[in-house]
Amino acid sequence: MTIVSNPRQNHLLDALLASEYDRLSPDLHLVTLPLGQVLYESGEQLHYVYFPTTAIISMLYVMEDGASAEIAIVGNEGVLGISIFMGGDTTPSRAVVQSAGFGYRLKATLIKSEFNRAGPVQRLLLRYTQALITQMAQTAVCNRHHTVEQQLCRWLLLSLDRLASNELSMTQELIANMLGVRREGVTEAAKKLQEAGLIKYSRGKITVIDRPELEVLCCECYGVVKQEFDRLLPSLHGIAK
Amino acid sequence: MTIVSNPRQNHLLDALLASEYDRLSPDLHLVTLPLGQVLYESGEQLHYVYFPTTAIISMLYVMEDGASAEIAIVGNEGVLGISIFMGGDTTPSRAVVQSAGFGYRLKATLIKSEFNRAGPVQRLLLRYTQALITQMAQTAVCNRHHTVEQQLCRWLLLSLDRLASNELSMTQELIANMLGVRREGVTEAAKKLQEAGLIKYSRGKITVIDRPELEVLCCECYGVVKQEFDRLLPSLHGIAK
DNA sequence: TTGTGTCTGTACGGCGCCGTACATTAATAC
DNA sequence: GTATTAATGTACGGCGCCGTACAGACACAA
Repeated sequence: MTIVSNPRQNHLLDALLASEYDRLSPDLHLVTLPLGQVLYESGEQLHYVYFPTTAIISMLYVMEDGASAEIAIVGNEGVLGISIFMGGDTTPSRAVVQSAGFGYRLKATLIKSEFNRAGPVQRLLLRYTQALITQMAQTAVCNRHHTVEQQLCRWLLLSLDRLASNELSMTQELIANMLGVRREGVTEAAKKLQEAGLIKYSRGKITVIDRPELEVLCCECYGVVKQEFDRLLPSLHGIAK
Repeated sequence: MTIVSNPRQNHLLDALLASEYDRLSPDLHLVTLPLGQVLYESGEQLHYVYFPTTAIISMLYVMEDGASAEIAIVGNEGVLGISIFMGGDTTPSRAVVQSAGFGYRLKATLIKSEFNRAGPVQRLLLRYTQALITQMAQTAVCNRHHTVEQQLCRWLLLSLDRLASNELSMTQELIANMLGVRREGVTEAAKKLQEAGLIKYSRGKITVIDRPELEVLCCECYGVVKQEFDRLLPSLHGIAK
């Protein structure tokens, strides 16, 4: 079998100059990320950053009573574990693999020393962090004002942007956990979308058929986040190599 | 009249070493921040960072239909305008003075070059940024799961922590805008708290009487944020000078 | 004192989501 | 093919907040 994964599939790594990439690449280790794997537990010391290539990671906060809510998602556009270079070494949230796939991990000490060179890598990571902040802020807004249906659209679009295909492996139960709502609420919203011909789903597989229409039905939150990622990280579109 | 404000009243500035403080202080300019003043408009280029001393600033997102939601608040524990050193230069949110008072502002170019020295100031600002991220994340969680009453408690406590007194000048209408709920919802919640003897209010003045009990009634979100600020910025308690 | 505007209190129908319970259908194992 | 489990569908009462409307109450100015 040939190599199915390559660090450059991650947009941040792909945006690095050759000199920096070559410095880091020997220490980037491929990891398989199965659905449901917990990469960080709340409050735990972080030992690695993860650069997803085909996997998607969900950052979520789990409350004392077990209820949860997603804070942000990280896919091939970014990196998981910003607290390491931000200086906190840990966060009160959990990180779980939301969509199985691959990623590359790098030891905390190594990303820290790279960050501390205060060069292009630092600038890139900080810009990404700001984009992530926008995503979190917009999640707060969306949770306050929008319906489950709108939030489902946002969630599907955000996930889709981080995948190669238009199909996601995801039960409604898991989506409900991410959004912090009842599973039945997701069922109803998904049914509506299916009846409208925007998606098709069955037992843990969701296929997006009409993406443009999904964007129409979605609240503005998706667009705000997307625009901000595009603005802050234009390299995601191959401008810088 | 004597000087009523001093940059060291801001905890971040206070945590600086003398050498760094002396470098910055000539460029720190005192500004009065009246209630309601808009410091940043959504999407606008930022020209200054603000270090509040007695004022409190609210970061909020205003939607297309005019509805709003608070993302985070910044008081004497922090700094407004992180996008400047994070590299984005702007954010999709608005910054409004939520509680009148004073602050010091510093030109964007100056904070940037200070940040780019990649020394203790950078580390401090990044740790603060991580604390701010926690606040935003927890706002998302709180919006999803908690009642208006609980959120009001959280909001009061967060504001109180950033003020010298136990009295805030704030109409219920404004609080409602921050929380992104109806004014009537705030009225009802506030009435309950008053009847329970935790607060007293009248026409834009709110006095907190029983703070411990307020913490009991509050959801866990306040505690999580508070703990994270204390953990990341212990200098706020005078450990580092 | 009287007016005027601001702030707070109260009420009512409606909607969205919750909690709960259980039925149905598809995949998997034996 | 049959049993078992996982995933999805449906139903129903209840609660919290919304949108709207309007009534008091207080502050300040004329």
